This record gives sequence, structure tokens and C-alpha cells, in this order.
Amino acid sequence: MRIATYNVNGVNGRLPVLLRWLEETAPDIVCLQELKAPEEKFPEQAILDAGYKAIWHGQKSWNGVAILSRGELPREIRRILPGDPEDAHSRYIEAEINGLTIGGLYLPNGNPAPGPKFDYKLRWFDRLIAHAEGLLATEKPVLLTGDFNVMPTELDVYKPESWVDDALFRPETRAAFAQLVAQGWTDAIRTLYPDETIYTFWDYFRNAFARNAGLRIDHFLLSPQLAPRLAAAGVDRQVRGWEKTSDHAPVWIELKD
DNA sequence: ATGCCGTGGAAACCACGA
Repeated sequence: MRIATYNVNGVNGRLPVLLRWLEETAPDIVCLQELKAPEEKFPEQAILDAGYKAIWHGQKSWNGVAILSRGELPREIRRILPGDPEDAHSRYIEAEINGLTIGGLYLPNGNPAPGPKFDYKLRWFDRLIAHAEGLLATEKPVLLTGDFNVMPTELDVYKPESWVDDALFRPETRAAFAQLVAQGWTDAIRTLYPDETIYTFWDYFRNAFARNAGLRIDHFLLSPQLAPRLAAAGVDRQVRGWEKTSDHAPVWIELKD
């Protein structure tokens, strides 16, 4: 079974690219981020025609997350991250599909740092860590995936020294990710490829993709009950080279049945 | 060192992204 995550940077503007990628790679489950569409503007019919049933949490202009499934309709568990009733951003959606619990997330960017946006990022991270602890306590197979907006280590940044003050790479951000993983999660890509340079995002400008000036910020975290089923993982880099593409590439894992 | 590009929404520019 293949599960993918893809920050589309606008689900409607990206629809031709999204549909082509779904057709060519046929993942079983897909988590999308940055829909940039209100609830009623999600292209449900096009997704259905492509063979996927979907749940989504939209928002006007920004954010927005979805879970697509080729089989059964994802059974929605929650559509907000617990811990802050004031938080109106659509950045989290959680569902169960065939006995697997999947949390699809779009962690705040946090720039400029320091500042209120960085404070929001760290608070959101704290809420995620608290919720993730509860997910582990279920002792079920659980997957947390999406755009974490964190480069976990220097290996995940093309030029680490120029990112040390950035919200995606500051010590507080990396420490939060490390704290999350230390609960018992397996970082799928890094576990299968401990020493390789693997990126999931390249800026639109400065010729970043051609220079391979990238970042690894889209991640898969597997609970202990799920980790033994990890068979393969990768990045669909070619999609980043298509016309009218997102600045992120799709990332995927293969699970043994 | 830098939003230089791209998206969406409102308005013919701005917010936001990483």
C-alpha cells in the first residue's frame, strides 16, 4: 500500500498537475496540504472522477488539508488539532482508513522569527506533541504525515549555515521535532536513507530546483505498531519539474500489508 | 542578504509562503 503527502500550494490552480500525478503513480492514500480553497471550492468531482474519495478541511485563501483514499471513504476522526479553541487555521485532519489512523498536518511556517508567527508555530508544535502522545497511547498503527515546516538536521538543508535563524531550522523548531520523534515515532525517509541528501521542497526562484537547493520538510512519522510495515519511501522529484507545479514535490511510503 | 516566484482574493495591490 502506498501513502503519499503533497503540499499542492493551491488545489484548484494545481489540479492538472495533481490529477496527472494521481494517474501516473496511483497512491492508495494521499494527504494534501495548502488547499488554499474554502470548503465549497474543493474540486471534489474531479477527485472522485480520478478514483478517490476525500475528506477535507478548507479555508478561504490559506491553509487547508485533505485526505484522499482509493478505497473506502476516510472515516473522519477530527478536523482540528486539540488544545486551542481560538485557532481557526485549517491545518489538521485525522481519519481512519482500513484500521490505520492517519493525521494529515500543515504545521505553521513561523517566519519571521522571532515574533508572533514563530510563537504560534511553537505553540502549535506543543499541541501536536501532546496530541501525538495520545495517539501513541492507543497502541494502534498511526501515521502522522504532511508539511511539518521543519528541517530536522543539517543533512536536510542545502546550505544549513544560511538557515540557522529561520523559523524552519531554528534550534527551538528542531528541538520540538526531535521531542516529537523521541516519543517513539519513526521518521520513515531518514530511517530508510540515514545518510542521503533527500529534499521535498525547492523554492520557485533563484533556480532552486535546477541547483538542487532544496529542503526536506515533508515527513512521515510511523507509530511503533506501524513501523515494522515500512517497505520503501521516496520523493516524486519529477513532478517538481512539471509546468505550473508546486514548490513541494509529492513524498510517499510503501507499507507491507 | 534578499519573497527575485507563485497563489488567491480583492482590487488593479496585498498577504502569505519557506
